Amino acid sequence: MEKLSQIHDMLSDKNRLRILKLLEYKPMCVCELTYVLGIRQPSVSRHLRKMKETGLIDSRQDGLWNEYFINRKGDEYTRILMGLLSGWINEDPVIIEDREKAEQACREFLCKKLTR
Amino acid sequence: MEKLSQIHDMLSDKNRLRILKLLEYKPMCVCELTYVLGIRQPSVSRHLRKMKETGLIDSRQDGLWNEYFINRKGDEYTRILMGLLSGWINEDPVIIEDREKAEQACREFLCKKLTR
DNA sequence: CTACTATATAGCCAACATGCTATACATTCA
DNA sequence: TGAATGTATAGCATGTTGGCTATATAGTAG
Repeated sequence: MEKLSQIHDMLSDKNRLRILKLLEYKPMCVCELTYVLGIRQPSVSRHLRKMKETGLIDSRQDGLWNEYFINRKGDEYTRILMGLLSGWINEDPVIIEDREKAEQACREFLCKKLTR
Repeated sequence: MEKLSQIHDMLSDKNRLRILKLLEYKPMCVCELTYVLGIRQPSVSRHLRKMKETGLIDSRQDGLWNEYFINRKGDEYTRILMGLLSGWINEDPVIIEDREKAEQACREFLCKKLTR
């Protein structure tokens, strides 16, 4: 029950939902996510840490960048709920706009400029 | 996104999960739920109100009693997530114990005695 | 090494959630 | 009608959350 409750908690925050819908689309680094979400970088980092701890996402270091991506090897709850999520809220205006912004987001230009 | 986030929020609280797993089993009134959960009646009532507002459950008046039950006519998110839930955490010790307690819970005897 | 920069962490604060008690409301029955 | 009783609501206290700023950490490049 604890685990299931934790996963639902992760999925109950709108910014975390936005992050997951973005990562569904492509792996992204912190500065790109920060740019798209429009909140401060430490807030993004904290969301990411929580979701990683809960097993929803994972990360891989790429030089200075830290790239986050959906964890496809999570437990059953996670895999099923994330699977459902991928078919949901794709028409939400916020999600659509986020993805458009993510298209433009090029980390080489973003960083140094927009995240601080 | 708002709605989905709300539903996940409802599913992220352990006492609400317990209530849902109990109602899955059979409709129950507030005093029975209060007895099984072991928290105070007003706390139970508030959980129930929230879940009803979100569309997860519904209620029907039965004399003095107010009987709550799973709402089978919710939106797509709700129906699917509740459907999944019914196959999950059935082996959880807390859920098993709750259901055993619910078996014994007879509202005619419970009320007057245990809820206040 | 030093400067730079992407990310993580620490710590603050305001909002919210959830337990509680006290009390109001609503229904039933003598 | 008035007492009893099941449930709802109001209001309080405490803990958690999620934003923020400031700062530490870690990797890269000159």
